[in-house]
Formats: sequence, structure tokens, C-alpha cells
Amino acid sequence: MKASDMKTISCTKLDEDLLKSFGAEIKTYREGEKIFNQGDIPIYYFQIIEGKVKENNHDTQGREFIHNILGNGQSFGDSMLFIDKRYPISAEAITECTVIRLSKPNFLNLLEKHPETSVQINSCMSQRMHYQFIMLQNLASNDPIIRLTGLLEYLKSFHTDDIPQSFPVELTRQQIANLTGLRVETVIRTIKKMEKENTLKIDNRKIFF
DNA sequence: GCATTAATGATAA
DNA sequence: TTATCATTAATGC
Repeated sequence: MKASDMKTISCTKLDEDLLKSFGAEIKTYREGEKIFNQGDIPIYYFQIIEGKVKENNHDTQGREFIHNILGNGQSFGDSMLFIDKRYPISAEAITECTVIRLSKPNFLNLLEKHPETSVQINSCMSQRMHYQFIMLQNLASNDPIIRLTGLLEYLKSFHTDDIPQSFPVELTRQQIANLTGLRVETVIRTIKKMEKENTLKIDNRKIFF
């Protein structure tokens, strides 16, 4: 393999027509609708065509913890397709969603017939693990500024351009709180502190990082 | 008007 | 210092 070929291995979505040719179906979900539940047996590969999905679960007091928020073109639940375990998390549409899904046996069949997609999936999971570790590090800190910057860096990593403080955070403060394990008020206050320290900008209540 | 989101203050742990 | 609770303001439907 040439060195230039390495670059072609990227974490991009799988081709929709290819998925369809292996029996994938398009499903739409209303806002707030569950896509799968914690404890379910994973039987589908999911990829978002349009909309936003969150992966979450709830602690003993019923408080929500969001693990991830995914957008257009991103897949989810795929890491659970290669082992015989139930979902440790739930997935829920947070906007009206169009999702393409492929059953587990068909998905495995696709990977077998098209090894290049298998490499792609590996690349995706690799990248996801990379950021999971970074998130874990940041979440282990008890300093809220570190938790927030960690999350913001993570969100920004999906963005290509890196003009300082130009990345708009499309999350409510409540969602940020649920992603960091902090309380809304703490998020609000810490964000204001960070604005004073010039690590981010607030314009019309919108956060730019 | 009602629901959601953001902001702020008081107080407890 | 952050969490918790209460209150208020702003925004959008």
C-alpha cells in the first residue's frame, strides 16, 4: 500500500445506496422517540441521514446522563454489533430524524463482501474510542472548567475549520450539563467565567468556542 | 398564554 | 466550591 492511500481511510458515513443494496431500510423518528432501549438486543446498524440523536441513560435517581449527541451522517450502536451483549445505553431522537438501518446479519454480510467498508468501520470506532478516552479524562476532573472545555474540544473536533471562537455550540445549557454531569446553574456560571477569561464567546446566548 | 431556556440569588452540604 | 431550590426574564410557538 502506498503512503498516499493511508489518507483515504477516513471516518465517513457508509454509502446509502450500498446499504440499501444489502437490504437497509429508511426509518423516521419523531422528536423524543426512542430508537433503541438500554437492555435491548442490538440487531441493527444505524446511520443518521438527517437529524440529531442522543445516547443516554439514567442514574438511580432518574437523572439523565448523555453520553453522546450525533448528527448527520454519523452511525451509532455499531460497536455493539460485534459482540453478544445488550445495549448498555439508550438512543433517542432529539429532533425529527431520518435514519437508515441495516439488520445485523445483512450488515455483517456487507462487511464480508466489501472489506473496504470494514476498514472504514474500524477507523470510525478507533476515532470514537480516541475521543472517549479524552472525554473520560476530562470527566474525571472535578474542575468544571476542564469538563466543559473537554466537551467543547470534543464537539469542535467534528468541525473542520479552526478559526478561534467561531464554532457555534448547538446545545442547550441543560444538554451540556447532562453531558458533563454538572448542574445547569454550574454550567451557566462556569461558561460566563470562561467568557471573562476569553476562552469562549457568548453572542445572543449562543456559545462560540 | 404556555413551554422552554437562561440567568441569578440564597442556602445547604 | 458545587448542588439544590426558588424566582425571574427572555424567547418562541
